[in-house]
Amino acid sequence: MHEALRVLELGAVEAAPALLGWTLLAHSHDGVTGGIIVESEAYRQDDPASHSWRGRSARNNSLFEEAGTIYIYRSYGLHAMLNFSAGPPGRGEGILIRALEPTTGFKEMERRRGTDGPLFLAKGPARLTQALGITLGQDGTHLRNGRLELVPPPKPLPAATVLATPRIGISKAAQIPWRFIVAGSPYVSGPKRLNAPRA
DNA sequence: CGTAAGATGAAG
DNA sequence: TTCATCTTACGG
Repeated sequence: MHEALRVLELGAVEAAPALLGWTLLAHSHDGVTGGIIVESEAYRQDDPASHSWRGRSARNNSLFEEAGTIYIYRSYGLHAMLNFSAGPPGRGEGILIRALEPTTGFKEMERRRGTDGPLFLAKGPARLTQALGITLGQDGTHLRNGRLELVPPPKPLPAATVLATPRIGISKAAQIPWRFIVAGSPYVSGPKRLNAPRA
């Protein structure tokens, strides 16, 4: 787990692409669920699209805690989004984990999500948290408590398979290419698209 | 205070 | 394309 913290301490823009290929595991009394991270986004305080843009508040406080602090936020009144704080404390940087290629605990993830097949278990930030049983109650906790675990890949992903693209679902500064995906992965979220290199 | 706008998903 | 659903931040 120390290895994950070292990556997160680098800052959001550096760590978001570096986390592709890592396995995210969620431990609970219902077993272990998780998969390989195939999509992430970086947010910084000097970024109009970031929740930390207007400064620290009760809601976004976790983003300003030390790297590895878990920031969970309710989207559209009903969905939970999973982020890891990054960079030095007080900087308000975070990484949104947007999609996984499921590898572990299929049965439990399908139970939590309903009858969806593997392709849709964790394709998108809200589906991901639902499949892993992640709730707002975990906001402000830290990777060190072991409830969530980041396992490094056996070998780093080849650089050519990591693509930077515009971010999704935001209206401000969406053009900043801080969304990172594994090229060609069918588990990446978003409208049907060719995962071809683009700007 | 009132209210509009979200880092979305379902349907597929 | 619409709708569900609700907290937060901002305008008055």
